[in-house]
Amino acid sequence: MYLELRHLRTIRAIHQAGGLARAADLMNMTQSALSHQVAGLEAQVGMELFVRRSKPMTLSAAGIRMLRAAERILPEITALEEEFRALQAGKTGRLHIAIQCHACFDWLFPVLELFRHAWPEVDVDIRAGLAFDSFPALLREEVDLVISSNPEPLPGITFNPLFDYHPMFIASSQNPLAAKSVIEAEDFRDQTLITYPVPRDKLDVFTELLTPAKIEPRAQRPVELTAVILMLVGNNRGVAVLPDWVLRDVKSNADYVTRPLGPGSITKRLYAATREEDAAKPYIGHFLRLGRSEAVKLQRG
Amino acid sequence: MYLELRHLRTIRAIHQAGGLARAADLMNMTQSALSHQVAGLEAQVGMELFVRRSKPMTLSAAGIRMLRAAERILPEITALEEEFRALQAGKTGRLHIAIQCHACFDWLFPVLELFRHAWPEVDVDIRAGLAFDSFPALLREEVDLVISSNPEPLPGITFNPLFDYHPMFIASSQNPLAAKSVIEAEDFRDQTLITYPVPRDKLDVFTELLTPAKIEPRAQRPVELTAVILMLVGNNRGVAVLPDWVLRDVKSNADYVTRPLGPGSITKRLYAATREEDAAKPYIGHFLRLGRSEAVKLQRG
DNA sequence: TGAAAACTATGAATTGGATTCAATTTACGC
DNA sequence: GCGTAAATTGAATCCAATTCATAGTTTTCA
Repeated sequence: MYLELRHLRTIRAIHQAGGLARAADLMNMTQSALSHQVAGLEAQVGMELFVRRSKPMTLSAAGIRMLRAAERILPEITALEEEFRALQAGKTGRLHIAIQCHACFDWLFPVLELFRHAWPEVDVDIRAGLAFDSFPALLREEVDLVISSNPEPLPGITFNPLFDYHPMFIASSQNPLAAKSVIEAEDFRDQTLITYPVPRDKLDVFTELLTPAKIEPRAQRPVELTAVILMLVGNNRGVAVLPDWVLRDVKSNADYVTRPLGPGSITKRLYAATREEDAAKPYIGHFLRLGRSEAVKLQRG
Repeated sequence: MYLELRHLRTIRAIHQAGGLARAADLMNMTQSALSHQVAGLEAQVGMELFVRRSKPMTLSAAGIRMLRAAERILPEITALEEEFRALQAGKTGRLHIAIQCHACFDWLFPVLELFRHAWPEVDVDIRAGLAFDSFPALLREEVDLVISSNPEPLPGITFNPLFDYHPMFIASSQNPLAAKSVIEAEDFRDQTLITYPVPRDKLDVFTELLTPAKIEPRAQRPVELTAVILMLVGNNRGVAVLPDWVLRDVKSNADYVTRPLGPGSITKRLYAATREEDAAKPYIGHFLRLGRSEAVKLQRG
């Protein structure tokens, strides 16, 4: 038995129209075509679906069962088609975001909160866990946007700048380095460096400072959550380097000192990477605008 | 956009098999066919459903949406097909019963109770409200069985005898007629006759007695429920004629008298009318057997 | 790195199922 | 009964889905 939607549509049409002839009109076919189709369907299911004793033919008991199924299933198909029409019109879609920088949560959440209200039909999600595999995942459409500060020239991917930030050094005010006004690579030699648990080439402190200077901290301790990092730093269990806007809350806290990295000041830029073909989607553009304006608010504190 | 189940099956198969080539195997088609089909479907919905960048091609964001729909809808189709397979095997079906005689409830309920346990997959229902239109309804497959004591020779309909019964006269023991041992047509002249609210040609008291004798009761009062009829009779608000097995409970009640109708004793036969093509269905046969044996129990009291 | 293997795309040819056409049968209303 | 509307039937037709043959990818593995 090989049912097709055509069959269900036919059943429903004949029932609605109250007869084969009317139904044929309704479906823009000859009534002969419908007759053949019904005959074929009845052969498939092995029983009569219609009663022919009376003239506008009506559904049999078995036919009614199939009608019930049709009336349940066909609206689902219609909904699916409607969904795709909306998808084409750009009102709906998916925005699954991968973040390479753990600190970005702080900035991302308020952005998404705004976004969700503006685009309730768009399916939003944050995917941690693919911190480094994220560009291939973007191409495979496992995610639709990657927050990254390490743009790589990749075919099919656009990097949209979001905002600039400064990686800042933070330590306990008890730490000897608190005496210095600018922190340089050398200063890390006898420090425990607390970082997010990601490869070094995704960590600003290494890419911008330690790796070029070929300097190794005394120890490196991977910690998942920003709040925990700050707690450990506050207890002088280590030092860290974080984006300036993450540190806005602790800047005024006497337990901590924040210092620029030197010798020259370091500036990094955060990007939202998207597939080129998604650039046209209206909600993608809106997300980028929201992201930029939210960053301004954050940096004002 | 004109979706067909074929498309949903394809989407699902490609996802399950993890690629076009495997899916083609799975569906017993060439991989070329699937490629064409997917291309056609994508043209229909106006967007890419698969990502081709990586080699075993995978679903795109839009493709995943369609997959979700497929995974919801296809099982419903399978269930429908399964239902029809069972229907063909005769394990399932429909038994909607029309009753011409109101009194039959008493007999029918216990029968249906037994039946339901034996054939849980059969959809059982009692349809009152088409007391006279019931044979056309049977032919139109609005019902599948009609309980009737008035067989008419109709093409396509079989009358299966169930059991014989005697229409019995019942009155209050206060009623003057209680003195008579046999009730004849004449006796109704100055009585209020309580009957079910159906045409006279469906009422035994008329078809068998009053109409042939051209006698009219003083008044006729239609009442829906058997219990109410008995109550009214008990209060001597009228007399009634009911099947003997309905009266088994009140026979031993001193408030009532029951009498045979005369001059000769009247015997009627109850039939279950079915469509000829349904005769082969196993559950129909079983219902008839149950009905007959239940009648025996009823008449024993 | 290069070659084989695996996978998908494409165009032309083919097939088969769905549709139409034309003619016939069947039911219903007057 | 007769005319009309409705459904069936079989042959012819058409179109869309499939196959065949081939080419163009990407991946894998030596």
